[in-house]
Amino acid sequence: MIPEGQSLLTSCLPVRQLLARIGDKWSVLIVMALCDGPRRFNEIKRDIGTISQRMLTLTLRGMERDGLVLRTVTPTNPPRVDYELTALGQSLRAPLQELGQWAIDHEAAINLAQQDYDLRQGSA
Amino acid sequence: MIPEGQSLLTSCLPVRQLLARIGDKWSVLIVMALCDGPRRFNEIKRDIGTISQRMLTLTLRGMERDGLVLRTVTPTNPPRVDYELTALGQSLRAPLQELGQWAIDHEAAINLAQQDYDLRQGSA
DNA sequence: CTGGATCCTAGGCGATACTG
DNA sequence: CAGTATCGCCTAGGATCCAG
Repeated sequence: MIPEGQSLLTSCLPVRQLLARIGDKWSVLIVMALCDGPRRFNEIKRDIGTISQRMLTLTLRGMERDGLVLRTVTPTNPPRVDYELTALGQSLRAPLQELGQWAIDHEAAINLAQQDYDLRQGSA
Repeated sequence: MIPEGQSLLTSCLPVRQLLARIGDKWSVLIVMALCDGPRRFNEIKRDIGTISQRMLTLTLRGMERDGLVLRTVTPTNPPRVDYELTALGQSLRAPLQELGQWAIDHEAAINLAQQDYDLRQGSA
């Protein structure tokens, strides 16, 4: 399963780095918010609803740095800033969708397992 | 893209819950460590190498509660405890593999984007 | 060998106030 | 409108020691 001469750590490095990026609280929501085209800062904020101004800024910056998001400033007054997914960001949607499908397919099983586990703990 | 009458928050809930589970620092490594069959506590610890005893215990507990991992105790002296992926845990490997492939395929592009971004920051 | 209990620190994140 | 700056909380996670 793991290539010869490779440790678990190095062979999983790409996945782990990716999860370090999009495994946070907001990145996935931003990808989804942008999947229908460019949106302005406050539009995204309203769409997500519970994200703080600070975290929206920080997360967008990070995704811009990773090349997932493109930021376009129109220096009007007041200023207008649009965000959109790059080709790279768009390509993330597929594997993310897979993961989402798995989550939906097995949500019930997971909840059941948790109830089982918690019951056994309570009785122990 | 998003079903009518659904918010971004609710439509992404399954993915976000899943990421809350496996988006942490160690879960993916544990899945990989167990993909060739049952392993003992300290074997996993050695395989991963940099995980603390505490986090291995905690992460395994969490995955056991979620039904991803099965824990089997053999009450010898000293005790022997084996961990293995359940069917549910095995089924996670496919979408995880997809994600890993995406990460590998686009690793270079991401690094390039970061360098670009950092350069533009430095010159600004 | 397996893991619990405790202490400690870095960092994620929210709330709020301020700026161009 | 789109941020930046500052504060403070809370939790993830490491180190260490103890126990069955």
